[in-house]
Amino acid sequence: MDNILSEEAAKVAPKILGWKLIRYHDGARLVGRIVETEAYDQSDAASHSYRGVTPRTKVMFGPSGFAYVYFTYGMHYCFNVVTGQEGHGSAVLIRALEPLEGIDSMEANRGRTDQAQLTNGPAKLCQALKINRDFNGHNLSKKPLVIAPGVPIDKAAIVRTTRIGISKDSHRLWRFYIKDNHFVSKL
DNA sequence: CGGCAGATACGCT
DNA sequence: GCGTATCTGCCGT
Repeated sequence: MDNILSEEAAKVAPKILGWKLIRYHDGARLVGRIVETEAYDQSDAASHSYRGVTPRTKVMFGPSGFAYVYFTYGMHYCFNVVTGQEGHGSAVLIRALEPLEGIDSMEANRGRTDQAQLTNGPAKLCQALKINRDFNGHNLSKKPLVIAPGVPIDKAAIVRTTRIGISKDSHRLWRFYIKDNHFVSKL
């Protein structure tokens, strides 16, 4: 899997659809299947790494397979998987999960029970899995937060579109999601 | 159900 | 200061 994550973000993003994110918390195991991703690269003005290394962005320039978690809009966390070679600033934003295990805990963490709204957005899934800034720089091959390969998604079942919520370089087709999946954040 | 405003901290100019 | 890789509730249709 390290081979895959060390590729460029735009290649990694579709490949990790179907992979699992596993969170161990309070004796529970919370598992979600990755159903929506976006690529960000230092060559792209929409990326935090575009301006180079800063205290915030330095993990994006580190080795692949680590977590880049940032805080935004004064109240939300977003979770990324660092990709590419060390020294190159890139990552894949995980935008949505399909809840598989520990759904009760996710509901408690989110403070709501409608399953379709549990993890269908980058900040929502962080809330559901209790991912916060403490996970910035965390090695994703270790508990309590692990990313694991799953069943690869057939290319014909992957939709490629523009990214959400950005104003620069918004023409790039760097958002990927599993076609017809019920837990994608937005069509 | 679609559109919009408000919440609210922080990194960077 | 300003803009933000967002979410929610509230409004009108």
